[in-house]
Amino acid sequence: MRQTESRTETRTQTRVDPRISESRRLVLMAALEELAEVGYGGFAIESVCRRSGVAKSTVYRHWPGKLTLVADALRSLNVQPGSAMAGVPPSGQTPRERVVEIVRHLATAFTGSTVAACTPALVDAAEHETDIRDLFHEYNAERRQTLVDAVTDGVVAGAFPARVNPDLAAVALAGAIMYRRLMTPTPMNPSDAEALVATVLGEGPSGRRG
Amino acid sequence: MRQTESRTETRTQTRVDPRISESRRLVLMAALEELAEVGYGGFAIESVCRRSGVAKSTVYRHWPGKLTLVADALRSLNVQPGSAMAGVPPSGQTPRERVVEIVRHLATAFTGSTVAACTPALVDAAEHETDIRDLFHEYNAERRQTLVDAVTDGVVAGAFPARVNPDLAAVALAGAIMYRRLMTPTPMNPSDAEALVATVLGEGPSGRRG
Amino acid sequence: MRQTESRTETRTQTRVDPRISESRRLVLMAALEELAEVGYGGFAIESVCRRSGVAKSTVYRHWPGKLTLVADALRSLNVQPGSAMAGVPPSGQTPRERVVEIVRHLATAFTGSTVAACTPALVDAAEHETDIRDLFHEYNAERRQTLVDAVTDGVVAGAFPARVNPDLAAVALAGAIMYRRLMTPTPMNPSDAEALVATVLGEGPSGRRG
Amino acid sequence: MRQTESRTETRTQTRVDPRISESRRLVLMAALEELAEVGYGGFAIESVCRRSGVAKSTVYRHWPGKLTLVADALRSLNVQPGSAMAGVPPSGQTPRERVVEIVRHLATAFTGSTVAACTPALVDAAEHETDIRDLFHEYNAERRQTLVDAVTDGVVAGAFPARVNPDLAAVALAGAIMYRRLMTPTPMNPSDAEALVATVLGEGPSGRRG
DNA sequence: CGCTAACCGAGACGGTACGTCCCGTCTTTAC
DNA sequence: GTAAAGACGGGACGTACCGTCTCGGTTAGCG
Repeated sequence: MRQTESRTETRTQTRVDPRISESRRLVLMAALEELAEVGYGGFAIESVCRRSGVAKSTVYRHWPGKLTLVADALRSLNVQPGSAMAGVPPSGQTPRERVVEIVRHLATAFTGSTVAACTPALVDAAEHETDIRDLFHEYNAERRQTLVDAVTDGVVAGAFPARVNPDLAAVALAGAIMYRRLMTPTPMNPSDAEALVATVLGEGPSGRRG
Repeated sequence: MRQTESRTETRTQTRVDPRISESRRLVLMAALEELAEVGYGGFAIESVCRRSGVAKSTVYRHWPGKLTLVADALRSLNVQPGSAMAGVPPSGQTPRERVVEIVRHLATAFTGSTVAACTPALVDAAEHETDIRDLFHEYNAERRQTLVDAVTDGVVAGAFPARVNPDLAAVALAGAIMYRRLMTPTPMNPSDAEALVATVLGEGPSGRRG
Repeated sequence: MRQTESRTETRTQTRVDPRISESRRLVLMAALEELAEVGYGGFAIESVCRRSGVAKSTVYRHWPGKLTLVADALRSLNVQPGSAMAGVPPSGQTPRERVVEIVRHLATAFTGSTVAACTPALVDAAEHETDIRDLFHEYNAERRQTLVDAVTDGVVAGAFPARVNPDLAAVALAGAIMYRRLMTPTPMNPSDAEALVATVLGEGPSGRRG
Repeated sequence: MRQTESRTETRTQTRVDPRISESRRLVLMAALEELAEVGYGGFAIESVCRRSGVAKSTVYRHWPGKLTLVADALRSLNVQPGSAMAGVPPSGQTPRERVVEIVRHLATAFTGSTVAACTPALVDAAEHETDIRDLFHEYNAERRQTLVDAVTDGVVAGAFPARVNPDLAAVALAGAIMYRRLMTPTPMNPSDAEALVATVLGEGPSGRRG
């Protein structure tokens, strides 16, 4: 009875039950919280239920298990407009500036954002669950691509030495940030971005720029 | 410690009961198996008991919980003579060769060794457990040091550009390998070591650095 | 009520919607099946829905709960023309023959008919649910009455000793059959009817035996 | 090997852990309560846990499911010294008196005792569970035997007519009591015992019996 | 013969109990 | 006296139904 949908009728498909979307929303939110707080290992569906106020049966009605729930929660991060990872600012002028900017953004995102908090959980989950693995790797590949492109542009433009393999360079840059975050007590500081780029891709300013 | 108890040496430190060391040994072995198989998340002490044939009460007598048991198991890896991670081959001639060798070794170790299988579990555990975190970070720092040293040597010797920050470089190299292992479907191939070093630290042999 | 709607009788009571009666029919049938198969304890409304193809909401629209559904299903048995319990054959000649016939019929009905299959469920349900209890006891009283009447006739006619209390005798006869069915592995065989009557009500007419 | 058990060695068997017997005791008691209150159908293990204060895991450690728990609880009734059903008083003088006494006892036991409260539950359970069925039928057979014996004695002694089939008579007597209890609103009153015996087995005192 | 009221199916929802597995603590028994 | 065995209370797992509810879609029968 809602509205007669007369006219243009954009009505894409079968009109999902509003109760479902609300439940989904609440659960996914709570799941991300839980994931960030206790990791994939400690993740308990009943805890998600308590957080979200949604009944266990409802959760299991929508997701077969912890696995897919987590996967879905993460997928929802990609979509969330305000997500720290969502948009990478490609605003820089020169290729080097663009690369530095991306690296700095990456370093920032890896400290504080929800995804960052989930990353350790994901790393572990990906090791044992194919679905999570595929999702996670794909997600990483997408995120990395901007960096690869920027580096490639720089090499083509002569801003970086020809010896630079864009793929390896991107992996080294992203890897440095990730390594510092996951395997050392001190994450990379965003302000270290320039120094990192200088180390990996050669002199910055002096490199003809100054 | 544990040294040959030279001479008379009448029991300086109470002479640990042989049953205890045997139990410890069995449990730690089983714990590593378990850890590699199901990760830190799925790790179950009762499963370790089943594997090792040691009673649960005995396990809890020696370790306060899953946490410290895992920590201890990992610590035991460091000591194990045949461990893939134990000795880093410092045999190379030039600094660059040494760095390449270390990187190659790292890439190898990250595929197949028991520690490697435990790494994802550790990454997650470290996020939530201080003890594991400290142990893990310290362990990584140690492992990384050889690389830092080798890069420093290379910079000093003029084999690598002066712009290179050895710490960042080491993190970038190790991070690249780790990133490929944990966050992509395809780990770094040991034979890529040279290309990686070339990308991060400048031209190889021919580059003569100039 | 429900009287033959004689004559014009233009719809005193709103002419029930054929969809409703069809749903009712399907559900009650399925409910009896279910009851016979899994008992009152295991009786699941959702299972009845699956059997009958009727939606759960429809079932709950017509019956407030499992209780009344079962009660209704059983009531429907009384009405069913072909029911094993429906008609008691009063065809015998002498009172003793009539009693034997009824007992034999009872023994037969207690093996194989749908009601018989439901009886244990009913016995349990009656213990805890007032509605079911009343319905069940009333039903039993009706069924027993024919027997009481036949025995009374026999006593009056001198076919049975005067000492016989018709109520107690009827209960003993029916009870014997019920006891054998519910509390022993071997139900009463219909051919035992004569022996049972002989035991409870004394020698047969001919007294032939001595 | 087991025990040195020097000496007398009264040591019947492996000495059951006192914690186990205590848990068992508490659970079985609670189970009987539960059974009497809500029947076999409504019987909930978690409710038994709440009643008894014993953890669910402990219950499942000792019994695979509701079925065997109930069976065990009932078995325990047989053993309980004070049980209403345990001892049948065979104190009567003449066979008829003995029979009347047994019947009276039966009628009494069928009103108020714990077993009586469980009987409807058992009748239902026996219908669907082989284990319960066997246990229940066996139990009934035992209980009935005293009655069969007393009747047989009476027939042999000439106190009852020769036409009486002791098995059928016992089933009729016990069945009458059970029928009244399970299938009518008014259980048999113990004081009706004589009238029942008179109806089924012929005249009492006056019955010339001598 | 078309409209409206009702019934229907589908199934989401918050619950409760199931039976399983593991936790970490503890008691008991055996060597 | 210490080790093995394992009982215990607890809590999460994932499943099955419960009884309530909100939806659209359909269909009966009146006007």
